[in-house]
Amino acid sequence: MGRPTIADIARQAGVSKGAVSFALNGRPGVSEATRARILRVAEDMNWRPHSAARALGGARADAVGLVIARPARTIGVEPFFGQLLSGLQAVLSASSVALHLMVVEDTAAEIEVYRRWASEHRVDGFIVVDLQVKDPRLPVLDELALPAVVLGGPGKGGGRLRIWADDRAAMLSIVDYLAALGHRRIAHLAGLPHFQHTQRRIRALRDASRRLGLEEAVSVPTDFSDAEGAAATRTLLSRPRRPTAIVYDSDVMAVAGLGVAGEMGVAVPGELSIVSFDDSVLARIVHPPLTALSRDTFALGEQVARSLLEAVEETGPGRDLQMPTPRLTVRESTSPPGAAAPAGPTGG
Amino acid sequence: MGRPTIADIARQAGVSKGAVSFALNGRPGVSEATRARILRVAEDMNWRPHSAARALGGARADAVGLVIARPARTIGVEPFFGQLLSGLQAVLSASSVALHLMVVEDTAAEIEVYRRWASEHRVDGFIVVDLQVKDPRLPVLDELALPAVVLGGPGKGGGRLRIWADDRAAMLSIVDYLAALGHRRIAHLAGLPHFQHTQRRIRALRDASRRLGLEEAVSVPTDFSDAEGAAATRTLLSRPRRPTAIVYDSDVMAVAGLGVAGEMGVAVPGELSIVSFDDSVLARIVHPPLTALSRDTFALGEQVARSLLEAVEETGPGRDLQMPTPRLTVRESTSPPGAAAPAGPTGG
DNA sequence: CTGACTAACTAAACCGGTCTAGCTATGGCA
DNA sequence: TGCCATAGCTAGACCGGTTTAGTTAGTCAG
Repeated sequence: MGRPTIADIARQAGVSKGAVSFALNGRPGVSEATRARILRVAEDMNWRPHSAARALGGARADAVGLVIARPARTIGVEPFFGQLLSGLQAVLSASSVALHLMVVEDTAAEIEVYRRWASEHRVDGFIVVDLQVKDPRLPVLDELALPAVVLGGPGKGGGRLRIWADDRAAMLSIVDYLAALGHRRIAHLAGLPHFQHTQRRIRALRDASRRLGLEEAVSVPTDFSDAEGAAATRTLLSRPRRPTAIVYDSDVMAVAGLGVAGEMGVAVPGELSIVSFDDSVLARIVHPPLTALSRDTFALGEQVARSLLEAVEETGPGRDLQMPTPRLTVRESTSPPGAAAPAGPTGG
Repeated sequence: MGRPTIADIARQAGVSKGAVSFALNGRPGVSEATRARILRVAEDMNWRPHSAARALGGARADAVGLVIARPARTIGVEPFFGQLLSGLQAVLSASSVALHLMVVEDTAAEIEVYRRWASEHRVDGFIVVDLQVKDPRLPVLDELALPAVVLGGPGKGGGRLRIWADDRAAMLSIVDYLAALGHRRIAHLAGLPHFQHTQRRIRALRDASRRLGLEEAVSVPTDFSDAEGAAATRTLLSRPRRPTAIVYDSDVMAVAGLGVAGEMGVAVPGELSIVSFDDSVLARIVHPPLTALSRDTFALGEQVARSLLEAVEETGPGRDLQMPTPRLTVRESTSPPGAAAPAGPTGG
């Protein structure tokens, strides 16, 4: 005989299928004595629910979906996704909710997967990343009427939850710090320009620059890859009046930039200060270790998972949520411009 | 009305449910004309199969499972898992097979998840990583009688497929290369000692050392973390007769080691050559870029997914498979011992 | 012209649960 | 004593597909 079903248990315990279902799900309809007997039999027969049968009856799928529209190799490269996955897992595993993961080529394919998984009843909700400026995924999610947690800036509403960190405040804190050190020419290697957070960071830099009266503050868009990070750094450092500090939107780019500086004989932090918008082992283990914005991506993942589970179960407030503003962790890749050693201030 | 069902289509097309099922699944039992009509109606109504209903009938779950028993933060740190995931996805997405991912604390929990997912019909097969020396998961997988692809050395059999790269040959190629450069004292920062590949690498180093008559070849077990990588490197470099070359089992540790060398004023590669057993962006973007074993983990993931799908569909040979032996990519972190510059050989 | 055979299709069982309507026995209360 | 409420349980419909057994009509050979 294959796997035992509730019919088997019912026969064994001398009750009906319905009674078994009541007993196993802890709902009224059976006496405590009968319930105990049924549970014992189920235990003895090593019974497990058949998830498909449950789902067919309209119950939860006990799974949530995460679809990432980036080149497949990206998640292997970006520590961000790994960290996020880890955080998600920490919470989801505890609730025995599985994660359906899929990496697709573009946003159109992503939307198609949302449609399919929703109509196939495969998942109870979605996690949406890489929020775009006019995001075509949001109307689809509204239409599908499944809970979704969107990672990205505060939005005008819709049925979805949003969780975000204050990119603007974060960028301002970086610029304030660099300006306080004496930097007047700051460059910014930004991410993909159609992402909302990219735009917010660019705007924040421009505003801060104006307020502080900086000599120069330029944002260069990239695709987040180490290759573009290196190339853009090389271009910036080749200019006659090169920036004295560069802010990188990802740590992969920052480390690539550090490598380029080394190659070109530009001392870090003596002649060039480097700040990464993303902190991970990467930023810690290179030499010199990078000053970086410590966003706790793991905690972010945990929070996203928690919020999504609450939305699925319709418990909890279901309110948008702002993560704590990331704090700048100062390491050895920043110093006053023109300083010979990390600690000794020279110019103003 | 909610999502359309095949009953709706049947009514609309004026046929029975069965006919619709035949038509939609491309099996005989309906004329071409009727099939075309049914397909049109299904298209018009935007019908999608309900995965739970399908699974209930005993069909595929169209999902495979990957359970990783490591601290949740690990997958965010190890580029290996990200790469593997990417490769898996590339193939799985193409076949519209989802990946059920779960990160658990230990092997016992991992086994429990296998049992649950199998009995709940959640997945059609498993991907097993981190093969251990006497692996308690293998008998369980045999018992569950689901296809599984095991990532790790050639084994004595069982019903599962195995895919592995030749760690031994890889380690030998590294040692041969270092010995040819003139190194006589080589250290090896190994991974977790109960993993099969760790043991194979340690043995290979010992054998090669004996064959080549090296002065010293020591393997130090670690937990793969950057912290232990750094600590062990510091210990090794503090010894009176320190190694002239260190082989690291992961690139995270290698980069951490590189940082320690920098701190301690040990020139790389002048006074210390560094080789990483794992190649990723990480190895490329640090300075100097690391000589590393280029295992194409992405391709490995693709192959694993392909093999698993074949096993699930019972097509294909179902034979164990050896991946191409990884090749050493020589970059700038290795040179003859005592050389001042990367290129100039000095001693012998 | 008839019987055998097959293509095309229908009706209904089935997968393993959930859930509702209904039945029975019991106890409480007037 | 009679009536009703209720706890405890059963029977069976139901979810949305797949699959099998059975029916009908048409083709072909003899």
